[in-house]
Amino acid sequence: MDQQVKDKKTAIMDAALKLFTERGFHGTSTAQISKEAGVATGTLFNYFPTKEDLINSLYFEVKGKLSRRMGKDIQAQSAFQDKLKKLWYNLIEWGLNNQDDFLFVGQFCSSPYISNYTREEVMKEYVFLHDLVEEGIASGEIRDYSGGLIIGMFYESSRTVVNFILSSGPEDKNKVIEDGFRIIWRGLAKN
Amino acid sequence: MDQQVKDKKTAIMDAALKLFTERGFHGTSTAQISKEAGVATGTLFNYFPTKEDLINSLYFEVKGKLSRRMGKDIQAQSAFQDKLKKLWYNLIEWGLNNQDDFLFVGQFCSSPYISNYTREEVMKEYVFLHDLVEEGIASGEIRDYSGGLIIGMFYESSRTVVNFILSSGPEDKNKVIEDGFRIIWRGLAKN
DNA sequence: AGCACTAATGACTGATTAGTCAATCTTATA
DNA sequence: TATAAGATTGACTAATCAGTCATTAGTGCT
Repeated sequence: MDQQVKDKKTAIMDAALKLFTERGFHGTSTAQISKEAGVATGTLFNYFPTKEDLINSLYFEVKGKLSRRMGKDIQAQSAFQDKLKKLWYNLIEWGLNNQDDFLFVGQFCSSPYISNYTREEVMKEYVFLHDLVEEGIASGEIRDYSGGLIIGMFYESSRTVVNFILSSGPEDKNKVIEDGFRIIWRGLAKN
Repeated sequence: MDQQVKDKKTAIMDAALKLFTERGFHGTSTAQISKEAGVATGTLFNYFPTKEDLINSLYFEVKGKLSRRMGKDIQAQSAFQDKLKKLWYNLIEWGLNNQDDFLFVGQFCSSPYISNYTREEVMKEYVFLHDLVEEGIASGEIRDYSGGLIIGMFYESSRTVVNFILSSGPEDKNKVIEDGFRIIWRGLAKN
């Protein structure tokens, strides 16, 4: 697959990501995606056999990118609180710097167009989170709540902060990010 | 508007709520909604001039019901922590006992089909939350974070807990609900 | 230049869409 | 029972949909 080809495929995915997020899956026609990407309608179907294949590919790619960004430099931190703080900043940074991706994930993470296969493949990249939480519980730094609950609360808190920053105007971004971490850390920490 | 009429309108709204949630707005045809509701396609358009009017009516009604449930018996509590706890249980109970409504709100609260007018009308019923938060900050029981951030974190935490309970199998429901409150309370409380 | 192969095209199709409307049915009142 | 007003119907339409495929354009090799 040379550069030309990759460009067209990428253009289609970029256009689809933007339009799906703005107008929904069924609200976006393949003709609109092709037009926005600057290719013919037939070209889209060369790369993605169906519209559902297209959104599954998008989901796989975006969620994969997120998992890699999330985990970046975590292990470079020694203290557990610093690991969690690094995770927090990674999540927020990803959301603020990749708004299309952020909104896409929010809208389609529990949508019926994403196949169970795609969902399971993506899930594999997130197991490290459970290990991290177990580490914190074992060392006594966070309280012994259900791992799934802790991960859910942490992740959704980061999404709340990003959404709040994106929708609120002139508030101090960095203060909101720090306050958000204080809230979730105090909520989970033992002391 | 007699009982008969109300029944048809209600049947249409119930069917639409269920189908929109399951298949999305554009993924659900007006013909499907009519069939599910047991009425003719024309009847739907007697009550709702367009498909968008239908989803806006749904949003208005469901969000209105939520705001009334949320605020129920709050003022009967004297301690601030009890008010917040009552709010928490109201939210969780609503989510668990009205799953269609819960999922509908999750999917369409930031969707482009809901008009700004509808959104603003609905927002009016939620101002009491800001007063409540101000009360807690003023009395020194919760920390002085941005009101919008506090409300967002609290609300999304409740959604996380409901989602976690709905998706996780045999875990102890009541423990999860209590743990969830502990997390958000410790996160916000001053001591 | 000539050949072989793949990428790209867009006119086309059968199916489906939101919304209409003339005709029919229901109900309330007298 | 007779009448009028409003509620209900579903066949219908113009527009749009996802996906196809015969044709054309582009590329690399000899």
